[in-house]
Amino acid sequence: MKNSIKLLREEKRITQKQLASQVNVSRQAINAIENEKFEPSIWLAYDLAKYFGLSIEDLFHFEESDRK
Amino acid sequence: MKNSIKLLREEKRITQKQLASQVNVSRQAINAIENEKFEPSIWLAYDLAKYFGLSIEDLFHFEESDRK
DNA sequence: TAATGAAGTCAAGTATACTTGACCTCTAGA
DNA sequence: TCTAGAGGTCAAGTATACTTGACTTCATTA
Repeated sequence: MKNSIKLLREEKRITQKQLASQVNVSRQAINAIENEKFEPSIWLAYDLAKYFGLSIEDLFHFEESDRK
Repeated sequence: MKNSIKLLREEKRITQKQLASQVNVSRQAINAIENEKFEPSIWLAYDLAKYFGLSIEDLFHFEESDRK
């Protein structure tokens, strides 16, 4: 599932580690989601969207072709 | 996590089984989510929201107190 | 050069979303 | 009455989100 996290994070000039601590997950979880290794849980999606001031649907790109 | 699924489903006059088949999960999964036994995955949340014509944030009620 | 930090990745473990199959209870209709 | 459908729940299994800890590479800077 594609998302805008890496882009938005870089605009904010924060590291994966800093973003991870903002949303209470590990740095590896952020890395994996940015690189589409796995999909976030609904709470993590919510926390990330909230952190960037977006809706879940705007932060994550739901495309049928991305469905596992 | 509270949600409006049961209410909206009953307004549409469809059963848990029918809703389940619309979003490609088991009847038990719908039942468990309606009764807050567990949280939906992000894709299921998306599919349910889309089915009812709502955003994920409008269908599911994210409240800190509900966080596990 | 050497050291440090940021990012990518892997392995092993844990938590939980979801499945199938079963059983029970209640209600509505034949 | 009897039966079928709807909903609630349980047990056991599978898939995957996420953790911790470790290692590597690359870029920046002392």
